[in-house]
Amino acid sequence: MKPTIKDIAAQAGVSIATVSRVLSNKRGTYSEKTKEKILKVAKELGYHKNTTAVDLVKKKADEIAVIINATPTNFSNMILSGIQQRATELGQRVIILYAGDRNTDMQHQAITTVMARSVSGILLLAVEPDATDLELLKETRTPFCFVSLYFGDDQILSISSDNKALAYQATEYLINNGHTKIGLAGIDDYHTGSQRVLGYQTAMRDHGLVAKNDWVKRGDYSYEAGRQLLQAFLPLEVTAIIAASDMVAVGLLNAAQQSQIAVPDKLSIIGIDGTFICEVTTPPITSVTQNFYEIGVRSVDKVMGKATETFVPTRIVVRGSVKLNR
Amino acid sequence: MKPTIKDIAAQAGVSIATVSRVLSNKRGTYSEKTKEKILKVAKELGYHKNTTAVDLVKKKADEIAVIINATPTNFSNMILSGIQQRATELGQRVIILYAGDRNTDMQHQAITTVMARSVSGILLLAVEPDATDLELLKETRTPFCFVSLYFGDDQILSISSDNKALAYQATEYLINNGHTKIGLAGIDDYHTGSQRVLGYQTAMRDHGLVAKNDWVKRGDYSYEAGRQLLQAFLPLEVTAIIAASDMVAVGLLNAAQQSQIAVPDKLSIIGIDGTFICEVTTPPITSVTQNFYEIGVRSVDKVMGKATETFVPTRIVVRGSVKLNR
DNA sequence: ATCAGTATTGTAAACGTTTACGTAAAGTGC
DNA sequence: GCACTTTACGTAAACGTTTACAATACTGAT
Repeated sequence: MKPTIKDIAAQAGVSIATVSRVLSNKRGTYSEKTKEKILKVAKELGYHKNTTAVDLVKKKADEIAVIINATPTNFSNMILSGIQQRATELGQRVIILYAGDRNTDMQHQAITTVMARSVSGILLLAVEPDATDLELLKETRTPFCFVSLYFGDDQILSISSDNKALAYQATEYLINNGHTKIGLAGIDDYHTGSQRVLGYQTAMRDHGLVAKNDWVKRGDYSYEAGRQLLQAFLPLEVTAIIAASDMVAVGLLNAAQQSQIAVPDKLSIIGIDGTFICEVTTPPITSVTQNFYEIGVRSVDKVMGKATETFVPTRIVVRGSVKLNR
Repeated sequence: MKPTIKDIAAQAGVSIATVSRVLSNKRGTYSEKTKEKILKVAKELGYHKNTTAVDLVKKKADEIAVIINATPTNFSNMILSGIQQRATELGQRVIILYAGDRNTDMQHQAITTVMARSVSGILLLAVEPDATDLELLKETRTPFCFVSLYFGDDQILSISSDNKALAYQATEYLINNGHTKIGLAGIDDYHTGSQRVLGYQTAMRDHGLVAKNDWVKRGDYSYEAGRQLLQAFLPLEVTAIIAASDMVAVGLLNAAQQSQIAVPDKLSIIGIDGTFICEVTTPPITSVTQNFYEIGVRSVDKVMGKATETFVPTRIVVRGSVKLNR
């Protein structure tokens, strides 16, 4: 049997209350002598505190739950690192639950599971909640925060890049480098996508350019989407394309190379995300890079009630896939 | 306050024992009528079972803990998917703890944290334990299993690809395609690395070839390592290189292309891992592909006491980076 | 020696479940 | 109707902690 504080108490000849006090560092409530003794016995017995019991009596687990889409994106890792890092600093454990791939049932399931333990916060990583989910989440009195997804509803906590600003930034960067015919490839139909279209259009307008409707093409962020979309862009004669993700950018790049279109000389490509993928292609892909690690860090802050900005700034990382002006 | 079974009991006019029985599906111990009533009340009150309390009394959490190296490799996701999938099937939750990057302290910390809750199993994902860790793990009476790491000690549970067989397979594939001067790039100094060297050497010998000592070069599995190692291989005039990871393969490939060495015509490259990276380069990289998802699935089987093979088979996926014989 | 004040310790209840045990009611076969 | 089994439910203990409250032991000043 695993030893408990009872065993330590017996062995050390004190009450369990005393043991508990020294083991949870209630300073000033015990003498140095008994502390030594108890610690010694605890070590001898190979004692480890039973978190379950602690959580029960404290009615609260020092634990942050992360619900994550099963889709293995290559940036979720980085967000998780940030979460983990900050959580550890704040004395919180991290538990992660997969919610399938936009699978409503599993999403429900995950949320319900989380509600069954009294976590201090819930982080939803790239999950689009339906109405029921949202209801469930609100019903818990636990703070929750959407990560890498912004609703435009300030009642609901969230942390992400500012997708409008991000698209604006990318568009402007291309314009500043002499492009006027600019495509936007692979964006989705959700909030993220529409924000990006908005940013793109605004930047074009602000610089006195018109954005043709068929310059923006939908997609699912995948490599395959990128490959296919290149064909669709060919007749449009754009000179630059903003890709909705690094993977889309690589897809465009490879398809372009197969069609003998030189990147960046004939076609410039800028990716969104800035993961390691950008560094390993030839040419490497210029990107507007999201600070995923920081997004992770801030999400913990936010869900733990610390004030932070909702948007984490992005920045352009110049590599080799955009033709520079002069 | 969150409602408890006590509240339900009061509301429904039964004892908490009855409530507990219907809520945990102890069939045949309650009547249909009371079941209906209790379920109705539970729903009205918005009741959710408190897992913490359940775990405490059951002295066991239906929960598998995964301790994972912080290094974001692009395959840990796939292993995690497999773990998650199988765990859900077996009614286990999954909790994940990061252990820093070969950081002894954090590793200890993670193990200790896990010991504090009575999980049903511990999975160690790509962590190299030191002696103390191993001691700690054994001291828990909880089953633990190393994932993607094999010690050569059958006392210790583990699941991984058979690194010796894997290297043998890669080497043989190259030999069958007419190569005789074959390099091995970027392997480590741990068990994994030495197993691969062994497989490589054995395959060479079995086919009557000699493997020169400086044909095998150390590295850290990174893109950068690949880039640098190419230079080292140049004077050796090997016609094919086995890369210790996809990233190393991409590094070799890009460096080769920069040095005007045609892949696969002048130099063949085969990667180990077979992640999506292989598909997005030009040429795409032929790989000996590990079945990471399956590794994840089997690891939970193993740690839950179900019998499974320790090694998960690998297979060659032919893409475009190896010159084919005729 | 006594007292107040403080430092240290002990007692026992509480957290929300599960479950062994007991019992009353209902059903069965004769 | 009887003894017997089965069904349905209640009582209370247990899981391993924390903590309010009470109790005791010390300290130094008188």
